[in-house]
Amino acid sequence: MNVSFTAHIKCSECPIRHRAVCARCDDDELQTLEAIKIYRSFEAGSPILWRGDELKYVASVVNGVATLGKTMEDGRTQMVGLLLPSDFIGRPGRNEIEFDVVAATDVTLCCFERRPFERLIETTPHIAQRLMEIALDELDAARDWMLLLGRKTAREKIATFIEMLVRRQNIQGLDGASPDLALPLTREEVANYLGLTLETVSRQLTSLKNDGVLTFTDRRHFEVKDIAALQEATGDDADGGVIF
Amino acid sequence: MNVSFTAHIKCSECPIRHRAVCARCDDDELQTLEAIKIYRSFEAGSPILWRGDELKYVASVVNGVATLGKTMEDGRTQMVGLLLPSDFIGRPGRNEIEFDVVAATDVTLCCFERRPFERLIETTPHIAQRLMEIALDELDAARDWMLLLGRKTAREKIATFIEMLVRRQNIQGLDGASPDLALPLTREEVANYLGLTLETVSRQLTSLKNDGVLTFTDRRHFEVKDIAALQEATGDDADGGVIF
DNA sequence: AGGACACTTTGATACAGATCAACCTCGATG
DNA sequence: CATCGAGGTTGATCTGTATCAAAGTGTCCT
Repeated sequence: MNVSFTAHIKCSECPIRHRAVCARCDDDELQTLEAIKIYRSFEAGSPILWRGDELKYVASVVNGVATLGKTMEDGRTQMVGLLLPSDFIGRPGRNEIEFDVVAATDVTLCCFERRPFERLIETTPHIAQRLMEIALDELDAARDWMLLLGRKTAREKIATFIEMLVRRQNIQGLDGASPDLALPLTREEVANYLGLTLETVSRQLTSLKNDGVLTFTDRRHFEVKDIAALQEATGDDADGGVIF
Repeated sequence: MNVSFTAHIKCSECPIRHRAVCARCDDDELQTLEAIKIYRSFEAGSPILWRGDELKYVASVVNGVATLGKTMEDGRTQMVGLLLPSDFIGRPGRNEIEFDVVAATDVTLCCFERRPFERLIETTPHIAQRLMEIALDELDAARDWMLLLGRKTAREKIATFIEMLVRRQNIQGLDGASPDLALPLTREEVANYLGLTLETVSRQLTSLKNDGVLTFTDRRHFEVKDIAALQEATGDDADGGVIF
C-alpha cells in the first residue's frame, strides 16, 4: 500500500517542532493544531498530490524527501522545489494545487485540513507570521535557483546542487565533518531539478569524481573530498548568497 | 538627479490601495501606515538597492517598473523578478538585501522604514496575512519562471514573456482589445530575464513578427495581432497554470 | 542461480543558442 | 544639421548540451 496513517506524535516531541509552520506557536496554540493534525506516510515513488487536485490538506514534511514539479503537455518536466523535513506543502487560500508533489523517498507528512487551517491563520497571528517567513525564505531559494537555471553551466549546476545537499543535511543534525551523504534522487530526478538531461548529470558527476572532488560509496551515497573545490565549482562567490 | 521625494498621497486615494501590502487594512490601520510612509521616485536606469545594502526601507511599487536581479562574480546576470505596481520590495526580518533592484522606467515607491514596519507585522495581522499572500503568489510566479528557464525553448520563452506582459498590463486598467503595449525593458534586459542573449531575443522577436504574431510600432511598443498563436507559442496548455 | 528490469555510464552525433563581428537606426547633443 | 552613441538587427561560426544508441551494474523476484 502506498499511503498509510501513522501513530499520532505529540507536537512537543516532534522533530520539526522548531522549524516548521508551528515554530512560533506557544503551548496553547499547539493544542489547537494537535487537534486538527493527522500524520500520513507515503512510499518512495508514490504521488502525494497531482496538479489540479483539490487541496484538501496542507502539510509539513516530517521526514523524507518529496519533490515539487511542473510538467508540460509534451512531457518536459521541471522540478521547482525539493521538500525536506520542516518544509510546507500547499497554499492557503487556493482550492487546487498547481504542482505535482511526489515522494522521492519514504515520506511522513503532518497534515492539516485546509479549511480549519485557514481559519487558524485568521485567528492565530503566529501562524501567519511563520508562514510568511517560510514563504519568503522559499522565495529567496527559488530566486537563487532561477540564477542557476538561467545562467549556470552544467558543472556549476551539479556543484551547486551537491553543495546545497551538504548544507541542508548538515543542518539536519549530525554536524562536523560531512562523511557519507545521501543523494535522495535518481540521476533523472537530479536532471529535472537542474534543467539538464540525465546523461549530462551522469557525465558531470563522473567528472567531479575524476577531479577528486567527490567519491561515491554507492549510487545513492557519496563523500565530498574537497569542499573548497566544490565551492569553487559552484560559480558563487565565497559566501554565496544564502545566509544560513 | 536620480532620486527625489514626492508629495504625499493619501492612502485612500492610492492607485495600488487594493492590491498592495496594505490591501487588507482597515481605515485605522491605514492611518498607522500613513504615518510611517514616504514616497520616493527614481529615474529610469538608476539603482534602487544594491546587493548587500542595508535594508533600511521596505516598499511597494506605486508606478513604473523595476527589476530584481542577481549578478555572478564573472558578470553573468539573471533577472529574478519584474516589479510592477503593487509589488513589494524587501524582506522583513533580514538586514541586507540579496538582490540588485534597478528602476527600468521612472519609478515611484511607497517606502516604510523597516523597523517600524516589522513591529507593525507583529501587531497588525492584516499586514502579515497580506504579505503572506503576496509572498505565496510570487513564489508561484517564481516557480513558473523556473519551468521557463529550465525547459522552454527561446521562442517559448519570448512568447511566454510577451503573454505575461499582455496579461499584467490588461489588469492595470484599460481592458478590452489590447492594442499598443509597452515593452518596459531593453532587449538586453529581456535577455537577462529569460536566460538568453540579446541577439537571440532580437531574432525571436523578428521571427514572431515575420509569423504575423506581433507588430512593432516602435522599439518599445508593439501590438499582438494573433493572441491564439501567441498562446500556442508559449508551450503552456490552454489555461496554463496561472489562474485568471 | 538466472532472468528481468530499473538505473547508470559511456560514446557518437546533432543542433539550439552563444559568441564574435559588422552594420543599421534614431534620438540626443553641440 | 552633422555627429555620436546607445540600442538593435543580421550574419557567420562555434560550442555545450541534447539526443540517439549501446552496453554495464546491481537488485529484486521466482
